[in-house]
Amino acid sequence: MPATIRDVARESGVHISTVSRTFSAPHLVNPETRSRVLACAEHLGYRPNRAARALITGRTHNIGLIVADIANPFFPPLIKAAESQARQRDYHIFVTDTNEDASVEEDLVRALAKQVDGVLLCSPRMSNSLIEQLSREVPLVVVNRQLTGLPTVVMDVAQGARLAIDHLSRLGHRRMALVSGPRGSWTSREIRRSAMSAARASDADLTVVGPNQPTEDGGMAVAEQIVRAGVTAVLAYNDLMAIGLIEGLSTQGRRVPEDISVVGIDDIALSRLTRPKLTTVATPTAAAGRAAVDMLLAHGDDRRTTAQVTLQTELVIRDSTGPGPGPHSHADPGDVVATAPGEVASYAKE
Amino acid sequence: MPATIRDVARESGVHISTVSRTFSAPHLVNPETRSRVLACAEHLGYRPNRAARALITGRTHNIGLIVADIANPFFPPLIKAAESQARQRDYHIFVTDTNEDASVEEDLVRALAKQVDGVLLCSPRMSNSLIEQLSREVPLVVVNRQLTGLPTVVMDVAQGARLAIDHLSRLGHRRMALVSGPRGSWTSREIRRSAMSAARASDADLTVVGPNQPTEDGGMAVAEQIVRAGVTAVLAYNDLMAIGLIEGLSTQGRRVPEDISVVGIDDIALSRLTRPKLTTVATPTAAAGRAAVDMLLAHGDDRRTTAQVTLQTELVIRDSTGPGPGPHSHADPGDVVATAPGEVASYAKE
DNA sequence: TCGCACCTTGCAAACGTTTGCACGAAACTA
DNA sequence: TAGTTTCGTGCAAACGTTTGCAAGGTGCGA
Repeated sequence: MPATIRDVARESGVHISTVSRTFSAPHLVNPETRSRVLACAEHLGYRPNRAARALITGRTHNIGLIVADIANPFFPPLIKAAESQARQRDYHIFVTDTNEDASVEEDLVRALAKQVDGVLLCSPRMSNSLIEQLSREVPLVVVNRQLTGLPTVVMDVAQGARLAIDHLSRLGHRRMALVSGPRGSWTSREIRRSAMSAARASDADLTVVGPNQPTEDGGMAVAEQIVRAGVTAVLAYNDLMAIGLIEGLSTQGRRVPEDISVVGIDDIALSRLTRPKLTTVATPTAAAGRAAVDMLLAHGDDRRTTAQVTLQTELVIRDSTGPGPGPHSHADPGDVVATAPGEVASYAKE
Repeated sequence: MPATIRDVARESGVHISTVSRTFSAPHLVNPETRSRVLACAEHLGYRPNRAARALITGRTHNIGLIVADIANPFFPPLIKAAESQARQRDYHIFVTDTNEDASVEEDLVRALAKQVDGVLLCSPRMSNSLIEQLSREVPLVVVNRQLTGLPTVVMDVAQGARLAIDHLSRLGHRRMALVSGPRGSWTSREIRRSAMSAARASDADLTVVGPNQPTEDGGMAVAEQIVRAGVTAVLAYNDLMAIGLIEGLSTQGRRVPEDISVVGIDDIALSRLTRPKLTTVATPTAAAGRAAVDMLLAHGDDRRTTAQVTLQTELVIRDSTGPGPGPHSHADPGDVVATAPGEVASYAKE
């Protein structure tokens, strides 16, 4: 029913190839002819069929974006940034959600493979080897996971975790807990590794609780364990869990930050709206989205470029952390936002 | 580079049409041949090219889902429900975001048109006539907007708004405000209309403030106007705005619900986590997502079926509303959750 | 033994584009 | 004026599938 290139050709009295060129290589066609063709196309409501075009050019001008959980407020800024970056380059982003399920991830990549020019895989839960295998079927850029041989974008959460632990330690906390994230999360492993070594360096105890679902409910669910563990400070895998945890602690009769200090990670918009406002490690999610699109589009056809981008994180101190029982050094004013020196990337944060 | 149907045909010594049938009509091919073909396909890592298939069958097995703002927590439950419903029917959902921009909406529908079998248009901001025009290019299901001639799914927000105003009135409030939503939103108009008539019926004043961006910031921004208006109760276009408003009121030195009562709409997960917990009108977003997918897939090829589904809403009373200055009747226990009798739909809520 | 039906497979056209090649005309250059 | 370049256009093959049609083979009943 919709008009095809042939209809336009007939109506304007030229060959279909001329119509084709009018759209995909206008400089090759006589201005006069061009405007006549355009007029007919307009009149017939013709739009080039992208699928047919893709069949022959091999480029769909679509990018797939797979996220673990679209309901996690961590992702929307990343998605939006990727969308606007893609739109500038005349690409479209298709977002899909895996429900934190590794097997769904695999299916989605495969389903997407032929309809997009590449896939942005955010916070994958599947194994490294599967990712590598899939990367042979479709160009992949991996976000939030370090992986050699593939282009990746990661946040320097190790530095972030260190800043958080140091902050707590300087406030006098000696007994801390880490509420870890979901199984299969590279970020969670990274945070754990870094937090443990930072705690050791500060001579503090660090209890690890997890793995957990990275949601409010996941955070709420560990409140009791946290109380039993007798810690005075907690670092959570993400803000959502931190917020859930604070809620859970309050139903256990514990006040934040008076009884227990809580630090989140991500700095989602919400962390400024809950009471108390959340102390958290800000991750540059929008920059990550832009970077991922750029990397996918940049290495275009030569597939040997496997850049690894690491983006800085910083500690944002708000109201959910306070003095611990131990001796503590007062924070300098310049300490309010501590920037991680991590590898500098060429993407501005916001 | 990826294996095509021809590679499989060569390797298994049959014609490509036999390979094709092995996948799309297995019963037509000899079991023995079939298993040989399947083995070769497996071995070569062959996957049918959906784009090429779509070119000839006219069905992509993809559905587009366009939302106004992916960062609005109202949408994720809808998206997830649509995804899971679609997955069950072997369809994929592609989500895209318009940044609340009507012109982006139009571009996206057009871009999606040829790559999907239909588009779910959620909370459109564009004009009715444009929607109708676009519906001639691709099957459309409209969510959150009443529109004759097209399949639609709407929530009974009119009933929700009425319940909210009645609740406030019964608490003794006489001077109320409505914080309205974005320009172009059918839901916002509907709420306004219904809230005004409910207020009139209760003999209460209702000041309308807006239009506004439907975000936390949008809510925060009107706090001052609300205070100046001297009202004691507010109904907000959505929970996000209600939460932002509460925050804004608190910086203006007003307490919720002691000084001002606030009611939201949507019942997003977050509304249970902020302090005070939000009184709100729950909208069945997941059911809407499922219904929209069903309607799109149901009316398949015969395009004359234009069902209109209306889903019930209900008032959930939490902690952000309290007694007003006027006389008030105590709420019955049975009033804690008031169900709107609205038109009954065949989709369970959740 | 013949006729017939059925099952399995191959053939080739089609879907809506893009693009290398060739051809003719017009516009230069010498 | 002849030769060369440039420009604009048409031709036809290609992309990876699906599917109506026909052909060959097999088995059955009469």
